[in-house]
Formats: sequence, C-alpha cells, structure tokens
Amino acid sequence: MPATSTPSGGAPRVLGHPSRDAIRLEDVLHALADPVRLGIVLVLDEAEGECSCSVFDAPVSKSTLTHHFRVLREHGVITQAYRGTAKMNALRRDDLEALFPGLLDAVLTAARRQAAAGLGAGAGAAATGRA
Amino acid sequence: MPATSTPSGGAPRVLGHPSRDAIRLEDVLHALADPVRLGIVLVLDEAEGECSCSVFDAPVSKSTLTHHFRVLREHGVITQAYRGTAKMNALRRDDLEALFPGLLDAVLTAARRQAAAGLGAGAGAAATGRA
DNA sequence: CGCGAAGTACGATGAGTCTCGTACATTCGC
DNA sequence: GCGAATGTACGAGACTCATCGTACTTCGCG
Repeated sequence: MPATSTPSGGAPRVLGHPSRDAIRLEDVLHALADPVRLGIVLVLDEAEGECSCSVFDAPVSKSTLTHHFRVLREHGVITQAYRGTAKMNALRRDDLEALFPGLLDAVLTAARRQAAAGLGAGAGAAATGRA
Repeated sequence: MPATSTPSGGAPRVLGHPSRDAIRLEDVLHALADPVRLGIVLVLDEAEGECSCSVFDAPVSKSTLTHHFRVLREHGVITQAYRGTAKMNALRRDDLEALFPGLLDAVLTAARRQAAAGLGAGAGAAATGRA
C-alpha cells in the first residue's frame, strides 16, 4: 500500500521515558530481577555513559534483547536515544540515586560479587565481559 | 484415622530453607519485586524477630499469603518456624547482609520512602521531612 | 538509487506465578 | 473427644512474561 500516512509502520523516533516520580520501586526491582537485564545494567554501569544495543553477549536473540531494553527503559532504569542507525543507552543513575539512595550501587555490587563467585562453579553463564 | 499412609495429607513439620550460598540475587530481587511480599518484609523488618503469619493487612486471601511466605522462605529472604498453632517468621538479615551488603537496607529504605510518598497522594500527607 | 546494518514490531508459544476457594491437618482449651 | 483457630495443600483460572522467528522501517554509504 503506497499510502504515506504510515498506518502502522514507522518506528517512533521519539522514545518515551517515565518521569522521575513515575518510577516505582517494584518495577525497578522487577527489571533487575532478570539475569539478562541485570547483565545489561552491569555493562552499562561500567560503560558509564554511552553504549549501543549490540555490544552485549547475552545468549538471546536480537528481538529478546530489544524487549529487555524496552523493559529497562519503561521501568525507568535506563535512557535511550537514537544516534543515526544506532541507539545509545545509559543508566539513569541520578534519578535512581535520588529516588532510592544506595540501591543501585548495592545491587550492582551484589551482582558482581555473585557473578565472580558463580564463575568458580563452572557454569557457562557467559558473564557479561568483565573487563 | 489410623491409616498411616496419608496419601496427600500430612503437613511437613520441618521446613526447608536454602543454605546461605544457595541464595541467588535474582531470586531475592524477584521476591522483593512483589508489592505484597515487599510489604511483608517491611513489617518483618520492623518487628525484628518474631511475627505470626496473620498480622499483615495485605488485601489477599489466606492461601495467597501462605504462598507469598513460601516464596520468601524458599528464596532465602525469611526463616519460618512452628510455634504451636502459629508460625513465627523472621528476616534473614545476617545471611542477606553477608551475601549482599547494604542491599536489604537500601531496598527497605526505598520502600518506606516510596510508601510515605504514596500516602501523601490520598491520605493525610504524612511525608516526613521531604527534602 | 540500491544495499547492508541496526533495531523494531508483531504474533505465537511456553513457562511461571498470582489469585482464589475449598478441604484438610495440627494444636490448644474445655 | 469436640470445637475453634491457624495455617497448608491442591487444583483451577487468568495473567504476565521471556523467548523466538520473520517482516519491516530507517539510516548511512557508495
């Protein structure tokens, strides 16, 4: 159909993020409760700033990865912005810290500690590239 | 009934808790991600020690409450012990603190803050010291 | 303009779980 | 022993979510 009205197509170039006070603790916790998303957040934390969507070695397909990024964004954990053909991601450290002081840091620290301990067990969890 | 087979009956008087190193961060996060369970943990934290299963004002049925307590226990967040006809619950502060230092405290603090902020929206603005 | 790259959307599927009601087990008090 | 109180187990229903494949859009480049 040559109709240019873009009935259903047309990816929205503008992404909606929740405002700071719209962020709910349960949502953040839920977002962080998934191993894949936890890994993403871990990488984002080390990247500290900008990161494309495809630098993760998560054992999931591209669609699933997109899904997880969306969950993270809609729950207020990260921000996303288009940059040409890529999309830059960043942690919302400031908002999270203002809302739930110490929480992000505690989770991140716990995740790293557990990942380090878990590696010793021999599981091939493909832990997010610990530089 | 003298029948000793008890096919389906027989509540186990002994409860299984995960050992300290069997506690997984994702499980704890997942357990805490539910509003009902978060409320339970909040009450347990203030009770600091002993608490029966039926002192919570959660808007769910008794069965559901039992289910949530089970989840909390099996994910290593609380311990449970029988005491006559009641069952005492307690937070596993020590284990959690040893495994994920600062995490429980951060979550609890964040939960209280958010609860206080949420109350202000409808009830008597009890927001204590909003910076 | 055509092609490759990056990401998204949609639908489907399977698993997990939140909720409930009801029936049952256990303990306490009389 | 009987009844009340507390809590559990089981099964069912509805819902969410994680995962995938495929088709599509948009951008950048030559």
